[in-house]
Amino acid sequence: MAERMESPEGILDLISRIRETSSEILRRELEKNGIEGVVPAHGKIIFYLFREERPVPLSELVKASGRVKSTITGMTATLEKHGYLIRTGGFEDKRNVLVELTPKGRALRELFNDISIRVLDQIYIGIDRPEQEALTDSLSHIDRNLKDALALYIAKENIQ
Amino acid sequence: MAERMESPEGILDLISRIRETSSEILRRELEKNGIEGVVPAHGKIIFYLFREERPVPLSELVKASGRVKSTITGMTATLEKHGYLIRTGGFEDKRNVLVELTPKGRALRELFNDISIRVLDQIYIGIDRPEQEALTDSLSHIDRNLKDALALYIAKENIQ
DNA sequence: TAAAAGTAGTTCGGCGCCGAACCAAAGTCA
DNA sequence: TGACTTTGGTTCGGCGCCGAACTACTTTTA
Repeated sequence: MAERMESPEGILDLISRIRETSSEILRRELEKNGIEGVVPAHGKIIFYLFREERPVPLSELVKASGRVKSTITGMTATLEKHGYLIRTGGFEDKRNVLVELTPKGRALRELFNDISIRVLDQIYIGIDRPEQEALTDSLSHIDRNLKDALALYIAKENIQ
Repeated sequence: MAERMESPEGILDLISRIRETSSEILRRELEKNGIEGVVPAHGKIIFYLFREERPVPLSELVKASGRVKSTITGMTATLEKHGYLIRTGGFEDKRNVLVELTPKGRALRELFNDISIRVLDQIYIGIDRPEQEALTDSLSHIDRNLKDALALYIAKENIQ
C-alpha cells in the first residue's frame, strides 16, 4: 500500500470548512436582506416548494431533504411560525399534512436565486471552467464511493 | 459573464452530501467498535487532546475546534459524562478549566487513526494520486475564496 | 369485515450549535 | 487600593437533527 498523503489538512476537514463557511455566508446574505427565521438548512425544503407550486405532503419533503420526518415536522413548524408556509390537513388521505408556500414564502424565490448565484461566483473565483468540471467530477466520484461504502454497512446491519 | 454551469447538482450540495455520508460512516464505525457517547463532531477536540498530552484550558479547545465556547462547555461535559476526559479547575489562573483525557480517552487513539485511514481509503477508491492532489488544491482554493468573502462581510459589519 | 400490518405525522428526550446574559477571577490604571 | 475592563466559563433559550415511542388513519388479508 502506497504511503498515504499526510496532507497538511485532510480532505474531510477541507470539505467541512467549506460547508461551514458557505453556510455562514448564506446566513449573512439572508440577514442582510432582512429575512428572519430562515437558515440554510431550510433550503432543500424551500427550493422543493418553489419547484412544485402545489400543496405537498410532509413525506415528500422528507425524501427531498434527506432529513428524518421528526426534523421536517420541526422545520415546517418553524417556517410556518415565520409565515413562509402553511400546513393544512390532507383530503383524500387524512393522514397527510399538506404544506404550501405563502406569498411571503414565494417572494423568496428571486432573492434565493440571486444569492446562490452570488455565492457560486465567490466560490469559483480564479477557477476556470475545466477545473470546475474536474472538481465536480472528482466530488461526484467520492460521493458515489461513500454511498457505496455506506450501503455495505447498511447491508451488513440488515443481515444481523 | 459566461453562462453559469447549471450542474445537475450544485457543488455545495455535493459537498454537503459528502460531509454527511462520511459522518454517517464514522458514526457507524464508532458504533461497530462499541464506542458510545462520541460523535464525529468531537473529533477536533479529541485529536487536539491526543496531540497535546497535557491538561488544556477550554479556550484552547475553542480555538482548535472553531466552535463557540458554550458549545465546548457542552461537548466536554458530554465527553466527561462518558468518561473520556476530566475537567479540573486551573491553578495559576483560577478561571481556567483544564481538560485532559482519561485512560479510556487515550485508548481511542489507535482506533481513531485506523478509522480515518479506512474512511480515507474508501473515499479515494478509483482516484489516483494526481487527481487527489488536483482535488485538494481546488478545494483549498475554494476554502480561501470563501474565507475572503466572509472576511468582507465581517469587515463591513464592523464599520456599521 | 374484523384483525393485523403498514403509513403519515407528532411528541419527547438528548445532543450539537449558537448568541446573549451572566458570574467570577485577573489585569489595568488612576 | 478601589473602580473599570477584560477574560474564561457557565447557563439559558432556541433551533437543527436524530431515534424511539405513540396516535391516527389506510390498506391488506384471512
